Parts: sequence; C-alpha cells; structure tokens
Amino acid sequence: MSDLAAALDIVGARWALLVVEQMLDEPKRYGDLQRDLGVPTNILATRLRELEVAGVLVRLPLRHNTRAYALTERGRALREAIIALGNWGAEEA
Amino acid sequence: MSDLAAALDIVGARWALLVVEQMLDEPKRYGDLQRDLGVPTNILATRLRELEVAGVLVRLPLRHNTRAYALTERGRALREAIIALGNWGAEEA
DNA sequence: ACGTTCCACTTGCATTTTGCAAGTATCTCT
DNA sequence: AGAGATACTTGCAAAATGCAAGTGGAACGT
Repeated sequence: MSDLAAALDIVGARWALLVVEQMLDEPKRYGDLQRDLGVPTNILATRLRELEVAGVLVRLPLRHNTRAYALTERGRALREAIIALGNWGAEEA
Repeated sequence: MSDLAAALDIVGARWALLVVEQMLDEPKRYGDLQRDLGVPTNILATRLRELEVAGVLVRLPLRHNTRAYALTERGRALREAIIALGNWGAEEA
C-alpha cells in the first residue's frame, strides 16, 4: 500500500478531513462541528471515534457533560496537506 | 463551501486521488490503472468520467482501440497536495 | 428532590455508493 | 472468419451515508 493509500485509509472517509480542518485553530465541541459543517450527527460520531482511534485527535473532558475534541501532534501534522488541498480547491477550473 | 470542501467535491471520492497519483509521472491506460491500483473496473470507469468532466484529466486516443489518460494542467496542480498527504501517511503513528 | 434543559450522542430505516463477477463492444492480427 | 486484447457496461449484493427521532446523563432552578 502506498503512502497516499495509507493516509486515505485514515482521513479518506467522507467528512474526515473537514472535521480535522475545523480543529486546526482550536479544539471544538461536538455541537460546534455539527453546526459549522452540517454533517449528519451519526456520521460525525463515527468519524470522531475513528479519528480518535487513529491518534489524530483526543477527547478532552470539559465541565458539565461536554467535551472538546483537540488534534494531537499527528493531527496537527495534517495542516500542510489540508492547506495544499484547499489551495487547489480555491483555484479556478 | 470552504476551499477544502470544494476540492473534496472533486477528488474526495474513493480511489480518485489514487488514480491521479498514478498519472503524475506519465499518462496511463485503463488496464494499467486497474492492475496497479486493484480498483474495481466499474468504479474506475466512473472516476475517470468524473475526473474528465472536472477537467482533471483528458482521454488521449492511442492506436488500436486503446486510449491513454493524462492529467491536465489542473490535474498536475494536485501534485503538491498528493505529496503532502503521502508524506503524512508515511509518518509513523 | 424533582422536573426542565442542554449537550452528546444512539437507533432505525431509506438512499446512495462501492464492490464483485460476468458480459458486451470494438479493434487488430492472422 | 475467428481469436485475442483492451476498454468498458451491467446486474446484483454489501457497505457507507443520510435523515429524523429518541436516549442518557449532568447541571440548574425551584
């Protein structure tokens, strides 16, 4: 399996990279991600679980019964790839 | 829609980026892509059609009844993003 | 202490996408 | 005309995705 295939195995699923992008600047809560992305709630829950298992993000317990999702070092390492893809998407066809 | 979402709208489907990666160095034929990637043939046909419509690649008629698929300028512009993602995939967890 | 509210999910089911295997079309060469 | 090679298409099963409603637990007000 190529390096690219290995990467896509982790962040290639629908919504995965968009979720990571949201957290690049600061940790986000579940509701924030849902509102900002418009992602179906069951999919969001699934992605967060997968990305946590993959070591891309961690759950931070917050006060009340809320938690924040924050990128790990490995998650933050996606910044360059996300920016590169974003630049490409911004260019006109 | 964010720039990243726009990009994923085009190359976010399964196999799409892997197909583009294969053509970064040189044009490829249908059978080559199928063998090298192990992608289901109907999916490959669908992706090639989508990527052609999106202006990422073009069909080049070859002799016999074969054709080659080659990246356009827009397709080649994906190189940086693909390399960035590949690098990330190559790093250990 | 009890009900209400908020937040983070889960669950059930329809729709869409993906995958597998087999079949079709066209060209070339003999 | 027949055979082989290449590029697909087609039919159907499996898996992923999406939608809407429901669940569970902690905090807050009374």
